[in-house]
Amino acid sequence: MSTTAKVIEKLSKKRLRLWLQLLRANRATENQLRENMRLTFDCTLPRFDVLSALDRYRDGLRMSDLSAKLMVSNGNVTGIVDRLEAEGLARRISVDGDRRAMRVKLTEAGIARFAEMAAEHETWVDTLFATYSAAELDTLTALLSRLEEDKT
Amino acid sequence: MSTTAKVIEKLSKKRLRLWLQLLRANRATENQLRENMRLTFDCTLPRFDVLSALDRYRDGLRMSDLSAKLMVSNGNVTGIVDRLEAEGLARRISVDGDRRAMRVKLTEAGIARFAEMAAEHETWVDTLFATYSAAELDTLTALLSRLEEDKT
DNA sequence: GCCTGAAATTTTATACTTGAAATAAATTGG
DNA sequence: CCAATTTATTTCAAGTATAAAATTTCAGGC
Repeated sequence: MSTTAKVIEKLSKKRLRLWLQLLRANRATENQLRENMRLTFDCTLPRFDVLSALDRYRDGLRMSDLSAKLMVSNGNVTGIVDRLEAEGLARRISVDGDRRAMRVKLTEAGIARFAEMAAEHETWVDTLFATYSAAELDTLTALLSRLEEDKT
Repeated sequence: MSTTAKVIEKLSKKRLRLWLQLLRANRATENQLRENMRLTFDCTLPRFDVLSALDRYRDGLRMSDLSAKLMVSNGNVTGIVDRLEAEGLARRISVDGDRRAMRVKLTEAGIARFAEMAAEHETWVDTLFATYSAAELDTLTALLSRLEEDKT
């Protein structure tokens, strides 16, 4: 085998190794956060994610904006918002000028509930990511941000 | 606010930012791979993950080893292995000496099928992670591996 | 041998997730 | 204007995921 081929093969292996490591890191973190969220607030991660997005956009978000931001399917968001509405944490408001669309907003209860959860959540993340220095955090964040581009 | 408090606050923000970025990177990658896997092989990611683990351990794996390696629940693996068995790609073999346990192995068809998928999968990963140099791949892998430790 | 507790797996209930189909409303080109 | 297309959302079926309960088996002490 040529030297060039060997280098390409090695790169390929490194890429695969990184992908598996990324998967493991994500799973380990999610598993911890899920358990904390369940035990402390009787809440799931998907619900927390939706609340988090809605908290950031207090004017509300269209269903499709929500699913785009969370990178999940439309049908998925429908179900989660249904449950959040049933819990009184969010509500759908019709958009005037477009009767197809729905704007989802946090209720007052939703805002308050999210505030409690976010505070605790931050301490959990602090613990889970305590291993990294400020410089390492920046490095990782910058490197990972390169993966978001559309490869279609 | 004191200088120390500000630094802590900043670190906390950086950690949160990293976690969100990690989540996005993982989701973007999984979404791409899922679509490729579905269109090319009519296969899901969880099935591919199980096949991958079984291919690595040709002697077979206990159900609980499988769920530990994949970092998912036992019940989850039961369902996926059920479907892989139905497709003729894997089979359960009773472990002699312990009638509670089951060893899951790839069938010949499973080995062959996985080989095809793995080859394509590698090219997809090559594309998705093409943005990184060898050094960056190593850096990222090393940094991410620190997240796996148990924080209980 | 029998009992107690631990271990391996499955089952169950509930929730999440996707892709595709369905619905309904807006937009556009002729 | 109006048929055709596109857009926003929901519905649906199938699959994935968890936590907790249930089964079955094992292992140790008595």
